[in-house]
Amino acid sequence: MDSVFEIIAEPNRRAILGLLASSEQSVGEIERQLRMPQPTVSKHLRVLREAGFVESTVDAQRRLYRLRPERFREVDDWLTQFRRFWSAHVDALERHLDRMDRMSQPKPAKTKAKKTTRPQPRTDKGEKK
Amino acid sequence: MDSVFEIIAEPNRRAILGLLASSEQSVGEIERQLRMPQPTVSKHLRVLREAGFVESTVDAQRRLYRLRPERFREVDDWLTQFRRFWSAHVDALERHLDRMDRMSQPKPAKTKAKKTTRPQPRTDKGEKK
DNA sequence: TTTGTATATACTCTATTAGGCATATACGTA
DNA sequence: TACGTATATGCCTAATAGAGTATATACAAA
Repeated sequence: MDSVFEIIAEPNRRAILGLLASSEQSVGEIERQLRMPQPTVSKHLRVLREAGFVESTVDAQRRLYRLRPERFREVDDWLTQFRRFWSAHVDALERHLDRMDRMSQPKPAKTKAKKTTRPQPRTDKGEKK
Repeated sequence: MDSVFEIIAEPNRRAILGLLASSEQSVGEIERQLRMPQPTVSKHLRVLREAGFVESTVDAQRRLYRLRPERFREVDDWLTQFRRFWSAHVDALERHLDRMDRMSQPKPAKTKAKKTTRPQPRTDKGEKK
């Protein structure tokens, strides 16, 4: 179980990540909020930690877990090749944009994209349902 | 195996989706390009089809498969809650933007985002590594 | 030191899944 | 009709992951 995708395929792990998205949490806090047996939480946290999704620091007997951003990017990068298919590109873009804007520093000049070879639009040659 | 994430967790399925991202393909074409036994391809296509990632139309004995965008969005939507953690927001945004721009119709006026309640930044209270 | 709390880990069991192979089905063509 | 091609499906097996339970470890407080 190594790929980013396998890691986030597990629902409990996504739940944990979701929790950590709001703020860092100890194992016990996760355990209680998600009503999950402690060993289950610890095991999933181990997977997440080894996969680079979270990191932990020690606080007495407790371990405080928080998110690390990098791996999420990989998912986003993978999605990139499919964004062209979303019907309401612009809407999606705007949502994305606005969301980011909430935290943006004054934006540097917009670097214009180097035109990528565009895969030809489907020919639909044989289409006869 | 129902969730979007479980579907894309399988490497061969991601490979198939990747292929279809460039253009629609028949089962045989996928089989050859990915050097994958035909039953394997068909089975994965079935999973992808039933999950709504692809759709097919009949062309004589062949089946032509192509992407459907909707499910990919779900992944993107899930990612949303984590975007705030990406360090170089703006860069990511710009890349996203430029990529989309390649196909955008003249853009409608930018709708400004309704400010969402922002989860308080991590307090780092117990931090003592 | 003993006890309690917080977390990690080892072990076992079970369910799920992907692959391989054989075969069925559908369509076209001779 | 018989045959070839394209695709789907059924059956079996092996591998793996997650849950449950028990236990180990680390720290703190009495």
